[in-house]
Amino acid sequence: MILTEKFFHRDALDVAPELVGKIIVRRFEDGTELRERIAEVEVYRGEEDKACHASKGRTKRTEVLYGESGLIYVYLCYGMHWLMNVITGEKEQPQGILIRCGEVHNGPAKLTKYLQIDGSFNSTKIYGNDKIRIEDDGFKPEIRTAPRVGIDYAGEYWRNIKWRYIAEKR
DNA sequence: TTAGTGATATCC
DNA sequence: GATATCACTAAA
Repeated sequence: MILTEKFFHRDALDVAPELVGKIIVRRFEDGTELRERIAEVEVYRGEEDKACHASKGRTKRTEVLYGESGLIYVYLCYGMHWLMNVITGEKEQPQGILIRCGEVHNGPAKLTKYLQIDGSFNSTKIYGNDKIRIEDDGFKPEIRTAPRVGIDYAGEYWRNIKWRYIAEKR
């Protein structure tokens, strides 16, 4: 089953634990497909979240975060790494879920590199196109939570909040 | 632990 | 126009 707007049109904190275990499918023009199961995600939610890019308000860069659910937010980090988020929740409400790693490729930039996702995907939809989609094959991993990574600048509260969702290994 | 890398935001 | 910052990775 392919996930559409309905799946993402809920609060990021409700979507995130369900997104873990789903499969990203990347389709190329020659018909080949790459598949990778999502093993870890992080929630960035609201202007009050100091770690969220939208915490500094609405700008050209963060505009997509305020957009409709099911959009992809891709941005370049440290000049060489593309990071991929999926937008969730209501329009005008900045929230997104960072795809942090897959079962095979650990690390958000490794995943986008493998799936060949770059800035051209920014502000496009994760459903209803022939390049990228997310599938549900019914697999439901056990989830544990942990603080988010790489946001030491966000202050003690936001640094420690457990908005990282990880598929438990067995 | 540190270098590499460039878009973005924020300050002149 | 200039500068500081950054949701990372690979190499050492």
